[in-house]
Amino acid sequence: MSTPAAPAGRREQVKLANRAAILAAARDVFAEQGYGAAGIRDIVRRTDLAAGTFYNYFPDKESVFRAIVEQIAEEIIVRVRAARRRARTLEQFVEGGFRAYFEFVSEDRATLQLMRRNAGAIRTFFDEPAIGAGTEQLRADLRAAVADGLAPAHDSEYMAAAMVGAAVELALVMVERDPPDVEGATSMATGLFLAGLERIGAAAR
Amino acid sequence: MSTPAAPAGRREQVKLANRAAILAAARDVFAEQGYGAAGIRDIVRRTDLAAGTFYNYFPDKESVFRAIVEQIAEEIIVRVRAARRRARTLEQFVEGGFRAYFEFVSEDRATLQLMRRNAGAIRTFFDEPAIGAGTEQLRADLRAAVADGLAPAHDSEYMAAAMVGAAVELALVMVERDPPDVEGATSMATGLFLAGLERIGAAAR
DNA sequence: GTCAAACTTGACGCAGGTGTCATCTTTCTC
DNA sequence: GAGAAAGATGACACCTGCGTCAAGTTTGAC
Repeated sequence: MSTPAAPAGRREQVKLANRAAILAAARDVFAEQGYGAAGIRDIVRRTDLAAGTFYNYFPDKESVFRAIVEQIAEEIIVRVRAARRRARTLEQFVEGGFRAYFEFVSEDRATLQLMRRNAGAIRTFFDEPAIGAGTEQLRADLRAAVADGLAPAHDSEYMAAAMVGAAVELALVMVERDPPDVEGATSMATGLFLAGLERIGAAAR
Repeated sequence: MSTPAAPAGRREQVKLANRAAILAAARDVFAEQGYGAAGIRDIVRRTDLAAGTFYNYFPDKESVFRAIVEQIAEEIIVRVRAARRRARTLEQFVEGGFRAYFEFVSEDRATLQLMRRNAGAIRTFFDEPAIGAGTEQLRADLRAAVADGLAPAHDSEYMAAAMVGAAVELALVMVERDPPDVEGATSMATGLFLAGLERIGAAAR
């Protein structure tokens, strides 16, 4: 009945578990109450840890928040990037990116709620990139696509903003449908931006 | 040197001015600190009123916040609606709506900051409509456009979400340009969604 | 089995925010 | 211009949340 195996030292394991527990609790609390209204105690309360323990893992509220957001941003960027790198056509580029994002979101609603509730706080802490690092990333990818002859020349700053904004709002609607309608959201987004880009291409010719 | 005229009773005027002062101060505070982190005292401090006076005008923080957001939503809805009602073609419909919104935003940055910083709080208080009442309104207008034969049939819920999301993000980028690039943002948004709607129309045929 | 080191615990003092209310000031009425 | 009513004021009592730290507990080394 004892714990089966201890890959690393017991101590090490507990520390990892505690850190993870704090992060998970914090994510839920921020999603429900919003960054400003949330307190350290609210986070700790969802954990079987004591208040003081929190401070062995993070110096303050802002740090946990940053850690969470960075983790999420990393995940999204990796997934979306991978999808876009596989693209050989403009359609694949657009479609792959949206689908990767919508899939991520549909798998992890708690995270979507967090982003939705704290879009403002995220922006003020990481304020260069509009929403997380996503927009900046997309902008770079768009420029690369233009350079590769995949997409026509366009204002990549505006285009990235429009795509991210549309994706975020679409995701919110998408997860309300039961089951989450990844297919529909992807095709709406793809149709829109593909048509838009093609029109720009046609106008430039 | 006395005050020139007193259209209504003095008392009445002061009350109106105080209410307006509180609303203006609150708007700035919420824009800077976010709803959760803001306190009544932060608001009152930007005013030449005493703390207790606040409670003669609003029972609590949530009430001021609601009053502000309702006022803004009202303004936007009126303007955008008017523009759309004038539309005789699909292009006018799309272009007019975006332009009205971008113009409003470029005139009143404090309000944009407020919306940007508190998108989450707005959604939780008024949670039916995604961002204020704007999305619901747009959705109704889109359905009317379809009924009038102006636009092809489409998923108006997704379309409205995409348009609102794109508009919000575009506005944020737009106001960073100097001078605010209403023209560019309008033409990007219009081009995108017009192309998208036309594509849907072509596919349906 | 023993012991030092690492970690956890929760009570504590402190800081700041909330809503109230007795008191003072201004406005309106006659 | 005197009196009454409306409203503004800010000090007060209360509450909640923060970060710390002395004491207790667990772990791993020998």
